[in-house]
Amino acid sequence: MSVGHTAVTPQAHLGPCGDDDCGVRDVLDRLGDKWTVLVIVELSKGVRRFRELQRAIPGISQRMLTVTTRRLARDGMISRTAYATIPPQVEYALTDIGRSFARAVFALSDWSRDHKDVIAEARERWDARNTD
Amino acid sequence: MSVGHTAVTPQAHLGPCGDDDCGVRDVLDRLGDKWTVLVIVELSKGVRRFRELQRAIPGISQRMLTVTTRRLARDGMISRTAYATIPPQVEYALTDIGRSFARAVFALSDWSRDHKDVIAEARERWDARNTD
DNA sequence: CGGAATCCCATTGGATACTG
DNA sequence: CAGTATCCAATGGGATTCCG
Repeated sequence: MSVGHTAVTPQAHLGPCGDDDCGVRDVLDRLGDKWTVLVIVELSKGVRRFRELQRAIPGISQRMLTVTTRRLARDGMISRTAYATIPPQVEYALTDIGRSFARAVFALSDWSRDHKDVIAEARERWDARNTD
Repeated sequence: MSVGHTAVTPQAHLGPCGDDDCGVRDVLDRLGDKWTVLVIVELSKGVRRFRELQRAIPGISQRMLTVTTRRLARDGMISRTAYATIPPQVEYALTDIGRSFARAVFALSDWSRDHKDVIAEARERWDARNTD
């Protein structure tokens, strides 16, 4: 039935991109980053300081928080506001495009949450069938 | 959809997950893979054989196509049907959950396409401000 | 054709120490 | 507090060779 109603009409989305995925990889690479999504999630709750972010995201190192926030700031997803106080104070917040991105991320995490059980079962079946 | 309101109500999405992101990372890691999305996109156009996939995805190595298809098959996203002919013939196709996943991926790629210019400009401004 | 196995290198990210 | 700098281990993925 030629995929019938199950067609996803990909041409309308990625069709014209031959090789470089039309720059979509830039965004997808961020999603693949270990901490980016967690930072986005935390900042979607409101403005956060560096240490607040670190405490809110268990396991993230100082270095990776710096790297992650800088990448997001570079892409315009978050703003970074430094106050010349003592001790220093830096506030991070989602920008408009960052909030838009957050909604897209949440849509995907919703999908993941809704299907993670099915995926886990598929993996178990696959691993059971393949006893290596 | 307005961007006016700040809150994205993240608690409803990832709220209860303290540390492990509720298994959402499993899905996000696939998106971070270099080739997974391209394989999904190609298979959303219809059933494909191994070589067809490879020809349709310029730059992918035999090894990475094998690795990528196996991971997707393990997660139940695609089916793998081998015919004991000579020469061998293996057909890959999206499953129902794979098509569902493809739709989620397309939603994200739509977002990327719609915002890649804004992101690119943000990067240029950031790089110009930071001349190192 | 459709892989599997091996080698190898580049990137990611963790741990730790130091600084304005 | 909010980083920067350095070292190091793990992973991802390319190139190549072999195999049923």
